[in-house]
Amino acid sequence: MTNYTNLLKEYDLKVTPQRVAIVEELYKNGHMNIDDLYKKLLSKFPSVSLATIYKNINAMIEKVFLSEVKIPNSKSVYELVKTEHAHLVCSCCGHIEDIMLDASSILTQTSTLSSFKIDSTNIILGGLCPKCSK
Amino acid sequence: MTNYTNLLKEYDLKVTPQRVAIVEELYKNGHMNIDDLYKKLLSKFPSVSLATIYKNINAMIEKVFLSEVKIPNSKSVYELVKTEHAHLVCSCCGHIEDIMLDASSILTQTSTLSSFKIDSTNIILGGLCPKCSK
DNA sequence: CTCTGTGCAAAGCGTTTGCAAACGA
DNA sequence: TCGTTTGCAAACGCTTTGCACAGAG
Repeated sequence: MTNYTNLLKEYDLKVTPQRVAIVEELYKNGHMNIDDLYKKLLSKFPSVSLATIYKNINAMIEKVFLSEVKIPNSKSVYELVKTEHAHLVCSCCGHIEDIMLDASSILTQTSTLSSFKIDSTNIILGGLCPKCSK
Repeated sequence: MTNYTNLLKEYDLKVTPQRVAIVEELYKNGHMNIDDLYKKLLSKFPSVSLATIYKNINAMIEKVFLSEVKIPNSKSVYELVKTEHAHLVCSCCGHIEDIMLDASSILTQTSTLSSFKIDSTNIILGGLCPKCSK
């Protein structure tokens, strides 16, 4: 069982019920946009404000605890920082899945074709998830 | 020499001086954000309005003549639609370059690891461009 | 001539900020 | 207790809309 409180402390973030709830939701759901998060938090804290969500998301991004994923033709989602991975995005239902891909082929090609020194990869693959492709 | 007028006609877009200028700038610069475009157009049409830029960008996206590229930690840029390619983004100066990569390795891995039916790839590699890495 | 595009100003919407009160350490 | 966070409301910035006039076909 994951201890959200200690997770926050490790990243120098004061522990508040709202923050714990944000981390818990992101941990359970993997990726969420601002509205999804707000709706989830509202059910636990009827008086939570959108400003609190924004302030916390930004604080967590600052601490490199959270990261924003910009999805083509859709809203950004947020996720807990973990080892580098790609995203699969369903163009039908919006479902997002993580996938661990070996990007070495991409990086090798890039180093032969260009003089850029690459240090981060951002790969988003779009298509239909198993449910929607039926 | 590229004929911007005919290019617009092919995509069922009425030819106006402002539209020609937008296409010309994007053709010459490859990728531009809204502000860059606005500044460039202002020098040709001192009374051009930001609303016109937005309306035209949206009309061109609708016709699948232009596409938006969402860059991590930065503003979106727009580019003329062409064959699929990846982007190299300099984290220092913001310079963006196109690169033709063979994504087959990525797609093969995805098909063995997941049941998603992928139909679009979005690859953005971050790092330092040749100038900034000196 | 008709319909679409332009420029302006206003409206809209998501995000950020300032502040007093509440809360965490 | 002291400094940080919360919730509210106002402010902000980017994008869209409505409208009258100009321009394209």
